[in-house]
Amino acid sequence: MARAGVTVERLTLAAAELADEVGVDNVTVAALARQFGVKDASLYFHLKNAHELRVRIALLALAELADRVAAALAGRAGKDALVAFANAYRDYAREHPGRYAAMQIDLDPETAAASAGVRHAEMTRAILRGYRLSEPDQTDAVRMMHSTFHGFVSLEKTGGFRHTPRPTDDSWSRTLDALDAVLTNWPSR
Amino acid sequence: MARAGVTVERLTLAAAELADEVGVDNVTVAALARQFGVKDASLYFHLKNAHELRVRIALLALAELADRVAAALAGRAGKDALVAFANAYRDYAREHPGRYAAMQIDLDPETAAASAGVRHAEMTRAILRGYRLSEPDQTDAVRMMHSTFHGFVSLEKTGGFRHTPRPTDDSWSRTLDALDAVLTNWPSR
DNA sequence: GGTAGTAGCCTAGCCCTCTTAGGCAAGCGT
DNA sequence: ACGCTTGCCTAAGAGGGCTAGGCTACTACC
Repeated sequence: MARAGVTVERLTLAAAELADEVGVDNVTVAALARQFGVKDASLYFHLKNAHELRVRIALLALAELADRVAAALAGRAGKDALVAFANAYRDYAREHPGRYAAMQIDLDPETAAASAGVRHAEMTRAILRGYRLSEPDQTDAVRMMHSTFHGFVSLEKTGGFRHTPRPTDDSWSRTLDALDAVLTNWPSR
Repeated sequence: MARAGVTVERLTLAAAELADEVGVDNVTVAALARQFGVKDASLYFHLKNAHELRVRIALLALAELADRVAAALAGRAGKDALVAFANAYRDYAREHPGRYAAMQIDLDPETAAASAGVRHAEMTRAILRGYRLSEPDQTDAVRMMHSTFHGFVSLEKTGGFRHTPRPTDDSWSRTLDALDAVLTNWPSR
C-alpha cells in the first residue's frame, strides 16, 4: 500500500485550514485522519495527543501573524505604524478565525517563550518608540494596546457589537485615533 | 426510588461551578449527571442538548456580572465610576474564570437581546454621561472601553502578560488612567 | 542485491461523551 | 383510589481520544 506521506507540518497546516472552516473545537484527530485518507490511530505516530495539534495551530498562527505585522510595519513610524499594526492584526483575525482562536489557548511557559509571541512583543515595543515612553509606562502602554486590539477583534467576532447599528469599521478607526491620542499624551502619575 | 430533584436552575448553577473549577470545555452532561447521582440521559429531560447548558451558564454569568457592576456603580460618577465598573468586571472574571469564558460564546441574536447583556450596554453608556460625549463618539467610546476591559482580562488570564515582570495590577490601574484621559479628551475628527 | 532496521501505517479494542427511544414508577390532582 | 404527568431509568448507536501490538514499505549498509 502506498504511503500517505503524513508529516507534522502537513498535519498542522491542514488542521489550521480546518480550524478556519469549522472552528478550533471541531478540529478533531479523526477528521484530520479522514482528510489524509488515513486511520486516526495512525496520527498518534506524529502527534502526542489532540492537544498538541491545537498548540501547533497556535504556534503556526503566531508565526504567520508576526510575519504579516512585520511586513506591514516596514518603513512606518508613529501613528502610521500603529494603524498598520492594528489593521494587520485585525485582518488576520478575520481571515483566519480558527487560527486566531487557537492563538488564545494558553501555552506552557517554555513553549510560549520559544514561540513567535516574543516577536510580537518586540514589534509592539518598536511602535512605541515613536511615542517616547519610558518604563514602566512603556510596558503599560504595550499591554493596553494589545488589550484593545484583542478585545475589539474578539468582541467583534462573537457579536458583542451587534446591539448598535454603527459600522464596526468606523468604531475601529476611531478607537485607533483615541489610542494614538492617549499614547501621545500618556497621563503622568 | 427517591427522586433527585433536578431542575434547570440547579443544573445551571452546578454547571457554572463546575466550569469555574475545570473550564467550560470540560463541563459535560455526563459529569453533571454524576454530580446529581443521575444517569446522563436523564438530563435531556431538562436540557435540549449540551450546548444549551453552556448558553445557560453564559446567561447566568451575564446576569451576575450585571448585578455586581450595578452595585459597584451606585452613587459614583466620572472616573470613580469608570474604575468601579472596571474593577467589578475584572474581579468577576478572575473569581469565575469558567463563567467568564462561557460569556464569550456567541449567543443567537434573540437570546442575546433577552440577556443581561443589554443591561451592560446601558450601564456602560451611563458611565459615559460623565464624559459628555455625543453620538457616534459615544458608541465608539463604549466599544473601546469594553474592548480594553475584555482584552486585558482575557490576555491576563491566558498568560499573555507573563513575558514582562511588571505586576499586572499596576498596568491595569495605569490603563484605567489612560482610558479616563482619552475619554476626557476624546479626539475630534 | 540481499538483509536488517526503522518509519509509517493498520486492526482491534477500550473508555468517554452526546443523544434518541421507549419504559416504569412516584406523586400530584380529582 | 385512579389516572396522568413528571422524573427518572435502561438500552443502544454514533463519534472521538488513545493504547497495544502487528505488518509492510522504504532506507542504509554490507
